[in-house]
Amino acid sequence: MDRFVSTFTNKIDAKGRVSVPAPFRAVLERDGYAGAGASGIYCYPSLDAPALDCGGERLAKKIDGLLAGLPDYSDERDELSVALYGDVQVLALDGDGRIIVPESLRAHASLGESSGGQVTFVGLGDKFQIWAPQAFDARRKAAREKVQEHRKLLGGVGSDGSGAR
Amino acid sequence: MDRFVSTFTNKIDAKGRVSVPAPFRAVLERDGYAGAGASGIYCYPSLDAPALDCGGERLAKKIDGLLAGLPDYSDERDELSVALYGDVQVLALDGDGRIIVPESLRAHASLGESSGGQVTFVGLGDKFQIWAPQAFDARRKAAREKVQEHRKLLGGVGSDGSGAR
DNA sequence: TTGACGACCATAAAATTCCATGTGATCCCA
DNA sequence: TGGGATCACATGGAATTTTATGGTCGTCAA
Repeated sequence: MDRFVSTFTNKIDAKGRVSVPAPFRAVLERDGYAGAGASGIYCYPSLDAPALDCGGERLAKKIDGLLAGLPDYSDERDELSVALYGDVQVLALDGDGRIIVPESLRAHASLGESSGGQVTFVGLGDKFQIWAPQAFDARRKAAREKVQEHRKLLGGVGSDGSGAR
Repeated sequence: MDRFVSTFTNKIDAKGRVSVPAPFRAVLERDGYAGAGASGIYCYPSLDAPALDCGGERLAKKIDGLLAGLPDYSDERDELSVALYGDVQVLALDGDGRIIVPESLRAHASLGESSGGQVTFVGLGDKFQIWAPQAFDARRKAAREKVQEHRKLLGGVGSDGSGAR
C-alpha cells in the first residue's frame, strides 16, 4: 500500500502551474490515476486549514463513504455535499507532470505571488495537501508539539526502549 | 522474527551516499522490503535525539496504527499526519545496497562533513538509528552507566542469546 | 483581434544507475 | 597449520536518466 509521505516545495508560476512531486505522481498512478481515461487529481479547499486537500481515487471514495453514512435529504448531508463536492476541482496532469491550480483554489490557500511563488506539498498518507510555505511552517511546528504529547500517551512511534531522553 | 542488532560505522560521501550494513539489509528484506514494488526504507528525524529513525514496513505499519484510531478528516488527524508522515522520507536502496540521505535529514543528525564523513548505524530491534559517531559514543556511554545502575534489578542476563545472523 | 488557456519543446539541475576497485574475511587445500 | 584463492562488502567515480522549470507556439473564445 503506497502512501503520500514527505514534504516537497516547488515553484508555482504566474499561470498557476506547479510540478507535482514525482513520488506523489507515482502514488497517484497506482491509486487509479490511469494515463488513459485519466480522471485527474481531486482537489478542494481544506475544511479547517488554509490549504488544499488533494488525492486520487482513494480519496474520492472516502468522501463517498462519508456521505453514505448520512441519511438522504438531511440538512447535514446537503451541507457536507456542498462543502465537499461543491468546491472540488479535478485537476489534470499535463505531459510534464504539472497541474494548473485555478484562481479560486489559489485564493483559499494564499498561493502564488503572495507565497513567494512557492508551494509546499505535504504527504498525509491517503491524501496530500498544498500549502503556502510560511503557513505550513507554522502548522508543522504545532503538529510536532502535538506529537510530543501523544507520544507519551501512545508509547511513542519508536517504542525502542533505548532509554532515549 | 529478525531484529536489527549491533552497530556499524560506514562512510558517507559528499552526495549523502552510505552503504547500509549488510546484516541490516538482510533484515529489511524479510521485513517487507521486496525487490519489486519496493517501498524502501522509512526514515525520519528522531523525536528526542540527534539521530534518524529507520525501518521497513513494520515501522510504517506502526505509524498507520497510530493514526488508525482517529476519525477521517478530523482536524486532529490531519495535524498528527503532518508530523508523522510529513517528516518521513522513503529512502531507496540502490543496486549496491546504499541509500542517499537527503540534506534535510542529515542536518537533523549532523551527518556529513561535520561528522567526519562517517555515520553509525545502531540496531534497536524493530528499527535502527543513524547517528554521527561522536554523538553516539556519548549516548552509548550514558546508556552504559544507566545499565550499571540497574544491573541488580535485571539480575543475571548472562545467557547470551546471540541470534545474530 | 486580442487575450487567456493549454499543449509542446528545450534546458539545467539533480538523482539514480552502472561499473570498477580495494580491502578484509572466509574457506579450502596442501 | 599455513598459504593461497575466493567471496562478500564497502566505496569511489562516471554516465545515463529523470525531474523541475522556463519559454514559445497554437488554438479557442470573447
